[in-house]
Amino acid sequence: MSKSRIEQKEQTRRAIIDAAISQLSAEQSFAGLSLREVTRQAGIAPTSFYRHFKDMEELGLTLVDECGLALRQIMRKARKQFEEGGSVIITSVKIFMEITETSPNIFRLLFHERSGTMRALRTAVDREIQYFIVELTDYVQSIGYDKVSAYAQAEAMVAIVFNAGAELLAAKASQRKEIEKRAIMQLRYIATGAHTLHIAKSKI
Amino acid sequence: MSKSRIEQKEQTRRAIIDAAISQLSAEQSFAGLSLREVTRQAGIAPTSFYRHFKDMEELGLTLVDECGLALRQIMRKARKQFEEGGSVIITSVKIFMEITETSPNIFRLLFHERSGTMRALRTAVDREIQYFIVELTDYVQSIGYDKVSAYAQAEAMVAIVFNAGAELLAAKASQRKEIEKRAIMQLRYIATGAHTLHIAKSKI
DNA sequence: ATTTTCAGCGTACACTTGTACGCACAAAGT
DNA sequence: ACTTTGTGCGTACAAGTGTACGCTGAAAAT
Repeated sequence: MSKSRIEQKEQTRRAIIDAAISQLSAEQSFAGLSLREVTRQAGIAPTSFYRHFKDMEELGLTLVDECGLALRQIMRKARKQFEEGGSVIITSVKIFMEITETSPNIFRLLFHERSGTMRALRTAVDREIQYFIVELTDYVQSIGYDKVSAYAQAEAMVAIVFNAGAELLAAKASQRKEIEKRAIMQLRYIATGAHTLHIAKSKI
Repeated sequence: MSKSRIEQKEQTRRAIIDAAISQLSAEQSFAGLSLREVTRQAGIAPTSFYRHFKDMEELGLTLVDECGLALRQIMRKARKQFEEGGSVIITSVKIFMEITETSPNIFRLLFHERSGTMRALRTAVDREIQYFIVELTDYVQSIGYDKVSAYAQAEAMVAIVFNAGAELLAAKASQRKEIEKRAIMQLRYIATGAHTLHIAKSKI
């Protein structure tokens, strides 16, 4: 019944992480968390925090990693669904919407810290988003676009999707469908716009 | 030589506002400001703060208003330049770039607080952005698009421009031109995409 | 069986924070 | 000339912060 030491340690480590995530909200960004409050909710003494993390920043980086993991799982899911013959645009958006419902706090972290105050977190978030963009760029390039155009498209699309995601976090359930529709429409604009300009260019 | 009372009051009020703005940076969002530090820099006693603002939130709203003013001046400038025969896309982007260089801190406020922790600030920022979107929607609608499509285009464009703006804040001078070019390209995608789809739709 | 390791605790300290209260003193109002 | 008004100041306090230090007790290593 008793746990081994490493099991025990991992358990309270998770308790800290979970406490931190649960305290994130629209009203509290990571920078607003306090070590004491996190440890209080995790059920340990404030000073015990240091047995697991050097400081709050290190915890923050761990959280961002966690988000990155979630994001990459989404991406894999999207790619799978796409290879089975779905539209890239629609599946991507739908899956993105899904997570904002499922675990809004993890998602919020990404939003807050992208323009947040801690440099390490900002760059970490940027890296995750960049991962997204690069992945999409590769795909677009494989369809026949040049690198520059592909990147522009990918970046624009990610910006649109994230923008929609931010709207979703604040929206009521009744507005959700509408936001989703609009995001899809916007992505279509970009895709067909790039297509049209591509055709026009190759005609010359 | 001595100032009238209202002049004096306005002067220290500005000192507070300026101190607050100057303390905003990539490393410190508004929520991270402390009343004491602001007053310290403004050169007044902490408690004197209350002679001008009910609390920090009220100061925050004042700052957002200040940003809104700046934004609207930009918009007017863009409209003017556009009526003299410039491209909407290019002039808008250029002017937007201009301000991120001129007064990055004011602009940063918009970014941080859009996904910030204080609800009042968030809604205030949203209102300013919405103003932008509506203005653009009207224009797009006047070209012959229906309301829904016009709004989708406008929102997408604003998202792109703001995204570029955020990139600019972190970018070195050497990358600036590239970011600007890309943003313009992305806006073009949206515009021609909407156009192409519009044509296709009306043919049916 | 003995020793080592180390997660977790409690105490303690030095800070910073917001703000309540009352006084001073110059400008505005009479 | 006298009174009112109100900005600004200094003091004071309670609450919250991060973290240094030394101890405990059980698991792991010997």
